[in-house]
Amino acid sequence: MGSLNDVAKKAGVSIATVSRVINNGSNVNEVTRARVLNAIKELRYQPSRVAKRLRSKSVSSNLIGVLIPDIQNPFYVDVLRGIEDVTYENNYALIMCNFQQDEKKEKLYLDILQSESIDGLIAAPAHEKDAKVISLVKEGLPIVCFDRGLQGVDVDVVLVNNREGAFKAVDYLAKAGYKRIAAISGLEHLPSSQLRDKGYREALEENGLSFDPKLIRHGDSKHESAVRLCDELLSSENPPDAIFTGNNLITLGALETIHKRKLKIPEDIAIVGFDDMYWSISLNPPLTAVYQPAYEIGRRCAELLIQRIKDPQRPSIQMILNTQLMIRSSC
Amino acid sequence: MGSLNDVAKKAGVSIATVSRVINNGSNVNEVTRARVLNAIKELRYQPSRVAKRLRSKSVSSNLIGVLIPDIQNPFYVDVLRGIEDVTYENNYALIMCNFQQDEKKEKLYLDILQSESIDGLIAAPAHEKDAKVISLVKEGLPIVCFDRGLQGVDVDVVLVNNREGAFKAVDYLAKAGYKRIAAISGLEHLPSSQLRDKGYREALEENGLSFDPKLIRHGDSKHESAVRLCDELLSSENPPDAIFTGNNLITLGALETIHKRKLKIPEDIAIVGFDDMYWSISLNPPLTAVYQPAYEIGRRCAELLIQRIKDPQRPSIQMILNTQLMIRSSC
DNA sequence: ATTTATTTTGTAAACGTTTTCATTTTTAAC
DNA sequence: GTTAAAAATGAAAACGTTTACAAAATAAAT
Repeated sequence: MGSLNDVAKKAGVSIATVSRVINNGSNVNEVTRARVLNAIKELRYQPSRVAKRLRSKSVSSNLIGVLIPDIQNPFYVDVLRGIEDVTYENNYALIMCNFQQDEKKEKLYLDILQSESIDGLIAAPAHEKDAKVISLVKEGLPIVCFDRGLQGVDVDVVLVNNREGAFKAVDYLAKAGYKRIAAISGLEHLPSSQLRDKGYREALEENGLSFDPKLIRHGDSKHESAVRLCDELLSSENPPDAIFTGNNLITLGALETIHKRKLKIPEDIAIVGFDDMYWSISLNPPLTAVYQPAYEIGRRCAELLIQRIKDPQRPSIQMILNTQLMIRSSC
Repeated sequence: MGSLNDVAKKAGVSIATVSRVINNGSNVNEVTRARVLNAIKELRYQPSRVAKRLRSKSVSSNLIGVLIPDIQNPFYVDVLRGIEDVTYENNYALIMCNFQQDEKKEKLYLDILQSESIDGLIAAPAHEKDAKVISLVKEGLPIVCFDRGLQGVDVDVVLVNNREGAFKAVDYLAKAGYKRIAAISGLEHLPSSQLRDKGYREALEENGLSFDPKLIRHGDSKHESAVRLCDELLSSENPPDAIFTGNNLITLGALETIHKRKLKIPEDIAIVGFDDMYWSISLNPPLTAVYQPAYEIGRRCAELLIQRIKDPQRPSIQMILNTQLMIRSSC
């Protein structure tokens, strides 16, 4: 890989001139510019982003980090797609870290990101008191959080109306006549889980159904635990007639259990899930689900972050997007 | 962020000594080491990976790139997970680029990766003659390809037995008595598509079924085109009684069309897909599919790459993993 | 107590940029 | 043909590391 120096030699000018040609282009003679441009082309020169970033932080080094809890969850993938489209348009490179809901891994990745001198970070932190992310905010790194906020610090956040989304789902179940509505929820410490739980309880109340603590179970937000929890629910002495599942992986886990038991949906057991997928229609049966505008969330995050990188002082924003209940035939 | 210099000052030693403490640790007095370690802790010092990488390429800078054609395809996500687990174990950071089957985007990302001085690259190139990837190989960047090879260069490749996988699927359909077996295939120029097509044709032949060019359609390997192509197939004057779909997104697209038309699977139309998903059992009906060991592919790629980074001279390897037909009830 | 070997430490260059400042060249003004 | 102003260029420092080499301090050997 050639360097500025090589180009400079080839063009018979100093590296400063080459740098000027590449960057602003101000104050450089047309004929030398042509010579330099030519040398660049001949050597197929590409500036080193590493050197650039070392020399002057956040001046066109254009690197932003993304921290994601679970890359196998299509929701986060869609968010990522949204982020990516915006960063691509704006000429940022992306370094993506997936911590698999593992806090140790998260810490490591954050250290790496910091050490890579990223210009900014889009993150769904492990939880609201995530010390490392909070300290990064305090150190002045531009950050946008999504899916989960951060306690006690001033930071941009993009969220979905979790409570309302869950409410709509469970309310729909209740109005459809289901009496014993269970919930398989995600990691209990996550704000999103808590809010979805809240929506669940409010919908029960609203419809005059009593809350039975035995009917709500908390797992790790992933497929396997949902398989097990659904099994427990269905095995209990007084099983539910409907289940509200806290995210898409949980939904798939619950479906797996239901199908293994050869139960009919919705006759034997109804189900509504948080998180819609474009192939929900191809599930057995077509799934009724709460749609979160994941791609949109990603776009918004990226936009907010780029704004903040450009203007670190601008007041922080909390953005709440709405969900939508996609009614199909699983209840 | 503190630098070596800050630590050195605080500990009252030179930066060289600090560097020694951090890295090899050889030849440094116990008491100074303690002093330095202390200063590091107090200042919460973190070495800059950027500076490190600039100074000495591929010496513990530990950054590898991953180039993926479609992050929304669960297959690639699973591969990514495999890669990630190995790189995490080996202390590499990952920079992931998703080019969405867009060659322009791919080129840009490859330039960025090169410019970020990555130590190595794991890629599923846009096609076999991918000029940019080939030139990177020639420049000596350690590379491992998966899903698709590279024409005319010596490079490590991890593949799946595509021909055989497709053969097994279509053979199963034929043996089950289906006579007009269609195929919805992916991008025609991709080696994986070509090999799957080949398996499809061989299985027809093997079972004495004639090949009808009208029954094989090529799309862009994604969901939307499959919706359309499946529709075309089903609308044709002499429609198929079974469909073999070339990857998981195509399968989901085809299922969408079939369900929209309220056709019964497998009575009205049977279907077997390439790519299994853990929730295939929850589809309507439970899907018969060709399983590719995606996670394993990822792990292998990462292992091969790390080996190559350590030993650039070692002869290149082509690794072919086997597929497995998961029989459920869609045919 | 001197010499020699060994361990420990420091100095300075290098990686590839950007950018300030000084210098040279060109242009304009008289 | 001077001089002043403007434009173009270059030299060098800086970013934060690693590392070759030199130097100093310590230990060992005589």
